[in-house]
Amino acid sequence: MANNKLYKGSLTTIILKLLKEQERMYGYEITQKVKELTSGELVITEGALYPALHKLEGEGLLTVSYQKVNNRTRKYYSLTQKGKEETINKLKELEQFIQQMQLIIQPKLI
Amino acid sequence: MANNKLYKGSLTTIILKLLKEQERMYGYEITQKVKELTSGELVITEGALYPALHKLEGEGLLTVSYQKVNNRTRKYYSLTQKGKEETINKLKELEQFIQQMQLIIQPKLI
DNA sequence: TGACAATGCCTAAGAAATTTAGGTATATTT
DNA sequence: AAATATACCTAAATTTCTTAGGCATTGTCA
Repeated sequence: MANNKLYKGSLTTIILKLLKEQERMYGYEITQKVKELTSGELVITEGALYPALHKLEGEGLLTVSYQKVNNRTRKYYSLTQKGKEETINKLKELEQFIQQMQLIIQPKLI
Repeated sequence: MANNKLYKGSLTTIILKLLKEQERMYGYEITQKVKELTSGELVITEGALYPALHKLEGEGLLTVSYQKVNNRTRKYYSLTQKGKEETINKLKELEQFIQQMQLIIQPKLI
């Protein structure tokens, strides 16, 4: 059922946006949240997610904290100040992309 | 000035959509058309475009014909029947992607 | 007229993002 | 007891795109 057609760069924007809304999330939670928001249509694979999270952390956009729940350790991510700024940029870029695609794709009005 | 932030796979969709509207286009014309439609905001680089055209031709979605104009040869591309079908799929995928992103990105209504 | 921009095609090396296909471990459900 | 869900991870390969060229003709402008 899942369409699961991601476009390059959109994963980063999704991660940043979710953390903007929620303050603190762990990887597995992000995959579930995306599924929930899109009624199962968009599925984030872990092979894409974890490297993306590590990269964002390496760039100083995310910070990490650990918490043990039911004998399993969760790795929580939060936006840094730099991350908050980048989130705004990424969201703007996405909106521009959507607008540009609609200019190209929209049916011609005669 | 150009934003030029393309997302993976969108180039193929752009090419197919333009050929759906116009029947017959050559590579350079496609780059100019995209610039024109987006007021210069979206720029398709030739290093991306030509390999993409060759791939679509190889997959049997496009056919080629040549025409000499002002002593310069243009290589015109058109959609095959298979290409027309794939265009519909790609456009549907793009619309789904946009809807899914808006589900994730849209401001929460309280 | 000489140079540069525009038109028109192309390739190849490398970077970046993702897919695919695993691995490890505990908790819960069947 | 076995399968599913939770929770993290990596590595090879693939796909797509960027960067940086090359070649040739025509148009423009100083």
